[in-house]
Amino acid sequence: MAQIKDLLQRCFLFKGLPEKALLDIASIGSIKKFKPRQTVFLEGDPPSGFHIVIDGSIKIFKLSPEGREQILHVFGPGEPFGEAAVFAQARFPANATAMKPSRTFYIPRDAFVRLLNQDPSLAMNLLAILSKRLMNFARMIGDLSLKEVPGRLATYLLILMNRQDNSTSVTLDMPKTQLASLLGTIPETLSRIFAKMQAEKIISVQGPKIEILDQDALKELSGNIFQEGRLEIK
Amino acid sequence: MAQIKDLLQRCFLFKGLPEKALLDIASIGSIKKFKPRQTVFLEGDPPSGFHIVIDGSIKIFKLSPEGREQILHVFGPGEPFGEAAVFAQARFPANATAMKPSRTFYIPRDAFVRLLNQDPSLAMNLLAILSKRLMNFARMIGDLSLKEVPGRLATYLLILMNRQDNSTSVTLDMPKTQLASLLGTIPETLSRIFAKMQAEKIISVQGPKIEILDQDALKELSGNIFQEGRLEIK
DNA sequence: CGCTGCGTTGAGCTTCTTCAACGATCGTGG
DNA sequence: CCACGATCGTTGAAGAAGCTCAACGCAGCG
Repeated sequence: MAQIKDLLQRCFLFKGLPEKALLDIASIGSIKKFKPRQTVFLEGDPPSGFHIVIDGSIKIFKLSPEGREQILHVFGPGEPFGEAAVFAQARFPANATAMKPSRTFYIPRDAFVRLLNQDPSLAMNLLAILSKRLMNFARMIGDLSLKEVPGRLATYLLILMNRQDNSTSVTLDMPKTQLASLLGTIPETLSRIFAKMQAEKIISVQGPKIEILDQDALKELSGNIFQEGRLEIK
Repeated sequence: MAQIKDLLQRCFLFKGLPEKALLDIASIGSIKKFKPRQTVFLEGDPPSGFHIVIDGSIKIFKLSPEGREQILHVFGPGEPFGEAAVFAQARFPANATAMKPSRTFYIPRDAFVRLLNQDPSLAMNLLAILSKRLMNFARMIGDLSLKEVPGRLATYLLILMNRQDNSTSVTLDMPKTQLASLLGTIPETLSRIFAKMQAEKIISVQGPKIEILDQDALKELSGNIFQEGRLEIK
């Protein structure tokens, strides 16, 4: 119980909450375990609560009737998911499955709503989280519609670089097949583009390790969003 | 001032707020007028506040370096926009311009945050709004990535039909050029698809008026999301 | 009247997907 | 321990979807 409290304490969602509230939450929720590829919920399911990732990673994705997959988001430790459906009082708009062995902390709907009314800072944290997510989706829609795959990959690599300490050597945080799905394309296309970028000496690929050789070329492809110091993704 | 209060009262955002709070807000904000095509804010601008549409309509959109446009959202009377950037403490992720002669009620950032802390129901309303918007974006990402243009158009027509009293005769709420931009394509392509659907006797087009002749065909194209039971995937 | 924005159509081309095949890796059950 | 299946990644060839470019009709409006 105390461990759970510590866990919750490290989540942005609960920042600024009093000890008592955290213990409350810890006692209300429960831990769930998922094997890789195990589904957490399906599109259309009615949400009875939401999850916070403890460890592992959970992908949120849509499927086309033909079975193609578009990843909307990949959540890691400390991040909540499924909350939006709770507040919108709607069904889950997408599927969620574990990408690795994962554990989540599950919080039932009603209990959480009760807490929300008691603790204003919880609502404020939630507003910030949803807003950031909304802005991330806005970027994604723009990318999907306005950029070609090389541009989306370039953007992704730059974001990754940013997350990984700005090193010119980055490591993909998921299999290339999944990355394809996140970028709105298929593994074959992604593979060809990796090959092309390598041929053009923009990057160098060794398995999941990517050396960034020509950062400017990436920025160019990505549409200069990193050019003017208005980087603020995630 | 009293008129403004009445206006605010009709917004979902302020549902459940006491009179006093509404008058407060009314006194804090100001009315802004926009001519068609006039810009409200640009991508990258720092948000000093947000707007609520009084009348007219405002489109939120992204531009590619080559100048192609992707509409993210069109907001009508009573709807707030630009709030997400306020809470995410980030710059506007997209542009906003008026599509018709429009007026908005502008609320400065700080004043609103103050109100937010006072009135819990305001935060809850906001959570509901952001959540719905998030789910809408999720749908949009899926559509853009997983459906071809005819499928997206079909989905749009079904949504429109739903909004317009389920009549089989619907009226487009924006020029076809703008619709193309909302559906993630260009006017030429949209025009061809309208023509094709008409040839196939699925719809009949007279200017902005669309007769829906074969609803089932639309549902089929749209991926069955409107079919009673929900989509089944294995 | 001429301008401007909207809508449509045609021709050619680019990008991406589909389909197929194949090599590599890895975990597991026989 | 090895063989097998599953997943992952790559490559080639062909085809489809949609974009670009260009031209033109049409309506509204100063």
